[in-house]
Amino acid sequence: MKKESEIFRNFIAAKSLRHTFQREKILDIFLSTERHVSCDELYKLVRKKDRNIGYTTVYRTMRLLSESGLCQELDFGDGVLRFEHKYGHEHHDHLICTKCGRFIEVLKPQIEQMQDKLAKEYKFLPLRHKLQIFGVCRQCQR
Amino acid sequence: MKKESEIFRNFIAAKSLRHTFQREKILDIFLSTERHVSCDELYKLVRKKDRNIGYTTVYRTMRLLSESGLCQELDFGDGVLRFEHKYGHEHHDHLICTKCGRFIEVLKPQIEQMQDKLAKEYKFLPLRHKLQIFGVCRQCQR
DNA sequence: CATATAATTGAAAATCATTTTCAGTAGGAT
DNA sequence: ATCCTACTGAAAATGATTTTCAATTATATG
Repeated sequence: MKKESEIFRNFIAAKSLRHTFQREKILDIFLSTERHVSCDELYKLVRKKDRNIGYTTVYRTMRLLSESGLCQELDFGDGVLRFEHKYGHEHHDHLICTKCGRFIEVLKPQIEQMQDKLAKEYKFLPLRHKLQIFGVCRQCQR
Repeated sequence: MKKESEIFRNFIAAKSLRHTFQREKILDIFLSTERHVSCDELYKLVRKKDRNIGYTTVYRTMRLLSESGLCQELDFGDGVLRFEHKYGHEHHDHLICTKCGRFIEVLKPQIEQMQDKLAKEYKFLPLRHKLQIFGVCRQCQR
């Protein structure tokens, strides 16, 4: 069994929730799409495989996946929440192209360190952070 | 006349738009509230002074203020767009407390520099960025 | 295995911030 | 003063997400 599936089952059990084929299938399809999807996109993918899984269930399941740490919510400010894989993926920041909408995942350890330092200066206990750099990507600069 | 009001008038004129008392009043009240407000909050403030200015006009005016560079949109991911003063205020990042909702404005020049460096590494042309560190503020840590 | 019970489901309705529509109003250029 | 076009406010529309609710189903326990 996939590691993610195991984590999900453990999470479900720990919360006295129930394992259903809908949840399993949604997780499955989410994992099979490399990278970011919105609930709506995911719903359409799910619907292709099983016409009987509802919109609402996709929303509810994504919330569970977020809580269980299997996915990360992404808010690029366009009014749609997207999700990316989290398990087995390092934390990273985003360079977001304002022309084509694509984004690049990046990580600069020095920036991460400096952020912790900054928080400490304000006696602030950092839990997570979000760094987004908006601009024009290489391709769109032509 | 306030510098901001002048900037706004210039912006309005440059775009062949019209200067109206509604727009002036909304700008006025926005400037008089120190720091972040949502459209809804601003509408309520405006309404206290003039019952005849509509909801829609506040939304539309805030968009103009954004475009003219007088205010900065803030999206903390709670589904409500907020605005902060921009003219005469340096760019800054935010430490956001997940318990009380308050936030601290911060600036770390080294982080800013490092971001530019990072963008350059990817041949990415940075236009603006958003750094938000979520966590627990000093007061809420007790 | 059968049963009880509490979580889950999907469809439809509700919510909530924001945007659009539209008919009437009012800047401001001439 | 007139005219053209932008602006306004109220109401309706939008679109993502959440809630409601009656029917269904997973699973712990007898």
